Amino acid sequence: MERLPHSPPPRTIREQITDRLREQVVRGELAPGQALRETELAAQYGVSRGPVRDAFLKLADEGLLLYQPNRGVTVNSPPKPENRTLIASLRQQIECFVARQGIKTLSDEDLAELDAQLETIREACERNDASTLARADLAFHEALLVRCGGAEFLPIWKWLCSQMLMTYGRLDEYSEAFEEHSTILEAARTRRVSDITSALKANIQ
Amino acid sequence: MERLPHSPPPRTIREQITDRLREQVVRGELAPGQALRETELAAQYGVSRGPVRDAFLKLADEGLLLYQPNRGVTVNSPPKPENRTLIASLRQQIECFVARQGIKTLSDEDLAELDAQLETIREACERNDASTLARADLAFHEALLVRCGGAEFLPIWKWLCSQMLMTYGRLDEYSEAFEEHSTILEAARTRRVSDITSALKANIQ
DNA sequence: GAAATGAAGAATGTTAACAATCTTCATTTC
DNA sequence: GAAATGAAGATTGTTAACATTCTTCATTTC
Repeated sequence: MERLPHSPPPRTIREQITDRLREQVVRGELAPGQALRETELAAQYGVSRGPVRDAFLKLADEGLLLYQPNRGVTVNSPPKPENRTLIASLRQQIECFVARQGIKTLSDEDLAELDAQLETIREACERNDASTLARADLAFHEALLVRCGGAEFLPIWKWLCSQMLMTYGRLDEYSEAFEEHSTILEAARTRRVSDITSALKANIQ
Repeated sequence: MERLPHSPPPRTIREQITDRLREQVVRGELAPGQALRETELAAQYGVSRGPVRDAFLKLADEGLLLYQPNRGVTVNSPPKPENRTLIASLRQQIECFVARQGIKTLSDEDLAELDAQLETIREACERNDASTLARADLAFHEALLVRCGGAEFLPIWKWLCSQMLMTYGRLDEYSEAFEEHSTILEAARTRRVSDITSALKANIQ
């Protein structure tokens, strides 16, 4: 059976564990420096150590966990304050650069997906659901990035986002989130480069 | 037994396989689009599939391999031409930012290590050894980054370097390499921020 | 003849057992 | 008493077998 171009690839156990663990870390549910044991988490999630190890290695690569051979992983600390401005700046530049290049080729289907993502943001704002809002926020930006042809940058973009999430813990500016992303989407519709870059810069910091 | 602060951690099989495979890909020995099979490489390296799988997942994260669940990995293509300027720019900014902050606290020991790295570059230039030169080039920059307190950025820095290496294949400007890195080290010695940033920008592109 | 079906083979995903390394802590030595 | 020694336990690293998914291709159906 042929797989559709934009259909999501099958989610393996490894990916599920990775996502659940990432969320726990960025939410601050695990204190920096805390040791994580493969056996313990494998039992907790009801799987074997294999996928848990894979998740550890990936999250260590993302900078959320600190990995030392034969000595296990610990929860990493948020980035040093003096590095945060650079992190935000790099993310801004990636999104603006990609948007500038791809905004002209956005199809109606692309805009429809962004609209759907914006709707999720709106619902999360209304319900004051910080957890869903954080996910929807990133999903919106990721969709914009991919639809503008910037999929190549996803790995480092996600790294930068993880570092920012570790810093802020959780955002709770419910009202502004919807407004800001609505502005971004409007700019995308009009295809005006200067509008979308300024909207992105206002939102990313 | 206590491990020294700067001593290298033990190299696992996984890391050895990862490094060897990475080198093969950035050297262009494997054509983009070519499929890599776990069983095949495991037999080739004389190990089991486990470490090979770990290497695949890590290199996919670095952007060198393309990974699709249940469908294996293929060698990824170099970044699109229009994205290369951004990639080089991001790497420039990371190195300059970190150098600007850490140059003042460089110890004599730090400068001695950079000197050793520069010596390796000089030898590789003399022998016209492109492979060693490419490694020594990155080792110099990595040492500078780490000694200036920028270890936090290593994951995305390495990602950017891998992408640049994929683009250029191999560099063969033997004479300039030594000169440029010599200039960088001199600037580090004098602790002049403007000197080191301009030297880095001249070298990274 | 073209598309749909399905079984065989090959690849990856997961598991559990074994091997190697590290940590801990009681013991020894000075 | 402080440092070195070493054995026991715990943890990660690796392996090989099993489970699942995907690809291929001969067969069937229209």
